[in-house]
Amino acid sequence: MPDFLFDKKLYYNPVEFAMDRIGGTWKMPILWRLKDRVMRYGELKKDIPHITHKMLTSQLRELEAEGFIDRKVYPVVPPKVEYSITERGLSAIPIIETIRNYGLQLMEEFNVNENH
Amino acid sequence: MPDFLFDKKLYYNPVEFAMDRIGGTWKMPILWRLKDRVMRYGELKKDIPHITHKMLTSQLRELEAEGFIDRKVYPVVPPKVEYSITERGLSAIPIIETIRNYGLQLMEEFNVNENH
DNA sequence: CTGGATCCGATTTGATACTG
DNA sequence: CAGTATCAAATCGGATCCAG
Repeated sequence: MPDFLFDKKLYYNPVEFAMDRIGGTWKMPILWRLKDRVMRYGELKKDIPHITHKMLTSQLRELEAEGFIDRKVYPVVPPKVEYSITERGLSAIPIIETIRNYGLQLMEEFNVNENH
Repeated sequence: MPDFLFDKKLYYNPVEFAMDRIGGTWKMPILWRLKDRVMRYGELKKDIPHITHKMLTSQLRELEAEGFIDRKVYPVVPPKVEYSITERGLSAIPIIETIRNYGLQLMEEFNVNENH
C-alpha cells in the first residue's frame, strides 16, 4: 500500500485515513448520538460530558465538511440549528460498534471498572 | 457509560480506551507486520515507511507494556532483539482489518487514488 | 544494532471574551 | 442559542547526540 495524498495531508495506509475521518476523542461520540435522532447544538453539548464549546464546534464542522452529518439552520431568533446523520455517517456506525465492543473486551482484560 | 480511570488517565467511553491502546499513527502498522512473523527492530524500521527511531521505540515500549507484543533480547554483540505478537495482540488483528476495510471504502467514496 | 535522552518547533486544545 | 476569535498551556513528534 503506497502513500497517498488527501486534502494536502500525506497518509500511509487506509487505517490512518479512516481514523482521520472519524477518529479523535469526539467524532465517534458525536456520530453515536446522532445515529437515531436529530439533535440541536445545545443538546449535544449537554449530552457529551467534558466536551468544550470549541471542540464540539470544530468537530461538527469537520464531520459536516466530509459528509458524515448535515447541518440545518432555522432562520429564527434565537438561532436554532439541527444536526443529523447522513448515509455516510450511518455507514460508520457498525465500525464504531465493533471498536466499542473491542474496547469493552480490553477493559475486562485490564480489569477496568467504571467505578474508578 | 460513566467515566473511568486507567493508568492515571480519564476515559469517557470504551472506544476511546481501545484507541488509546492500539490507535495512533503507528501501533496498527506495527501489529499488522508482526501478525504472522517475528521481526527484529531493524526489520520493522526498514519495513514501516516514514517511522522515526523515536516513534518506533516508544510505540514498541507501549505495546509491550500493555501486553500486545513480546520483546526477546539475545545477549549477543551487537545486540539482537526480536518482537513477536501475543494472544492479546492477535485479538486486535480482526479489528484492524475491519477499520482497514472501512478506510478503503471511504477512500473510494472520496475518490482517493494511490497515485496522488 | 538497539535504544535512551534532550532539545525544540509544530500542532492541539482549553479558557475566555465577544457577536448577532 | 449558536458561533467565532484569540491567547496560552499542554502535548506530540522530529532531529540529534550519546551509550553498551
